[in-house]
Amino acid sequence: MLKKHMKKIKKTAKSITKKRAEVSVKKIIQEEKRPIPAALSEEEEQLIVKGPKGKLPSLLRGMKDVLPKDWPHWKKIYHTAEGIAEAYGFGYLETPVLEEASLFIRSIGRGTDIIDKEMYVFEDRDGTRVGMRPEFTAGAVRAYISHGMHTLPQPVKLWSFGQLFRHDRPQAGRYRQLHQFNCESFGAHDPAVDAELIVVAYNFLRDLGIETTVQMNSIGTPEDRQNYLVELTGYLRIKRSYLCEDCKKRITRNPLRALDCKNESCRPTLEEAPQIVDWLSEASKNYFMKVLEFLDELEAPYTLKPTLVRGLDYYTETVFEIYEDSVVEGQQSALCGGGRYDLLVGELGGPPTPACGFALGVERVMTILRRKAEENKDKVEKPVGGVFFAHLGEQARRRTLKMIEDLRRDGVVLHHSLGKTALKAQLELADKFGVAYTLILGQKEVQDGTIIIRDMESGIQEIVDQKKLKSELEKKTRV
RNA sequence: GUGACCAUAGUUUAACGGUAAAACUGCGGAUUGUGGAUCCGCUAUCGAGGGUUCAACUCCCUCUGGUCACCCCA
Repeated sequence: MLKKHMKKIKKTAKSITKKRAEVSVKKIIQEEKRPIPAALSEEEEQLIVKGPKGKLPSLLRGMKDVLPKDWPHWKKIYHTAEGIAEAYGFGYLETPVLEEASLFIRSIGRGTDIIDKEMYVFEDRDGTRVGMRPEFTAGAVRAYISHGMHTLPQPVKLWSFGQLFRHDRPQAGRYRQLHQFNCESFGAHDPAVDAELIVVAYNFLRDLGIETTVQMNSIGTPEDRQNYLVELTGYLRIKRSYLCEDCKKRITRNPLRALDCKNESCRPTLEEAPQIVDWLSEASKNYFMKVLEFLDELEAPYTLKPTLVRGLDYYTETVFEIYEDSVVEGQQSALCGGGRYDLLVGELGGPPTPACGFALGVERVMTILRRKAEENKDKVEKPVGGVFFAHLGEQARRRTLKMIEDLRRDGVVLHHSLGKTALKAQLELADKFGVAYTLILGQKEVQDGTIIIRDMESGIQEIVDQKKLKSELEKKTRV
């Protein structure tokens, strides 16, 4: 009885908040029509200036700060990406975060979740519909076209690294602002190009100490796929009663996805479903075989996965994903995805240009690196090194920055704290930094032109001439 | 977008229907030129809003956020 009552209350409350939401949406729409900048009411202005009562500024949902402790990982990932991309002859391309919304809609396709549910779209102050990039390929294609890169020697190989935005529900390894390492290769319809890209992604992960397996499939030409889709949909319709609820929905929405269903009860039915390989044209089949031969040659481990389809409209022929070997839990283990898109450049108004590319999720790699660092934490000794500069007295304090600057020019990087005056506090800090040596500059030393070098482990101190400091430090830190 | 669990100092975690306890960290100090030890002090409008109650951090609802799974993707 009580339960029933509560349910009712819940329902009413829900409908009220819904109505409220509708009202506020209406309000926003009305406001959008106002000339920009829109005039705010006194109340709204106050809300912006003072903030909602009692609310601290907070991170937007699904956004993440990169903190100093994470930076070494980021640096490592970026440098590894840079190193490998350039070794394979890719040129760096940086496109804007904002593009015309239609660019993304046309290339990724209506009906995909990325476009229909996740893209950040808004009207610019001059009325342009702009979108924040949810992936790199569209922008890269646009750049290829707008800079006439088809006149360069083909293939044109480009790599990018940066932020992408998708309004998804945050989850493990999934954020609304995410980073990808992206490579594209334009202008060559050649199995070697596909293989090269896969190897770049694979080696990138291997260089970071991540063992992976590549999953390969071919989805043929759009015609192949269309024919297959008709066949598959027909099959699923007949077997409808054997499928789970999700799969029933997928029949009309995205039949290819049904093949991937994790529901045990669907398994037998789906295993007997027609496979796309049998619907590929001879040319597509041959092309795919050649890609695989290259991979054999390159000794990149791969498996064939007939159910692999990709969620973006533009793919043709080769598609692939890369998964970490060790952990299988969760569905966030796909580190990289990509494939060939031979029609996209032409469809967006450029010269017909075959192309292939991949995108690699940096946050997912980060998760793995952090996990590995955690596992090895006890094994790795904290590296001892570095030098701290301590000062004593006003005169010394004034000299500190200058001396630090001189030493920096000589390639000696120091920790220091000008804010702390007590020597004790400074030594405490030096200890926390875990430095091997501390330089101490006091009143007396300033006058004598000397400085104290303190060995932090033994506590032994020696006084040296400031002029000999550099060579003295070099001698010590080298050992 | 759907569902489950969660929300107390910077961090990790307690307790209780009657105005919060500890550890670690941070800052300050234990007679003013010497750290790693010890001791002392400071630091929480108990995520926001509302309701039940004489009284709520503790019970209920809504919102927000987090985590995880689905969906989807990297």
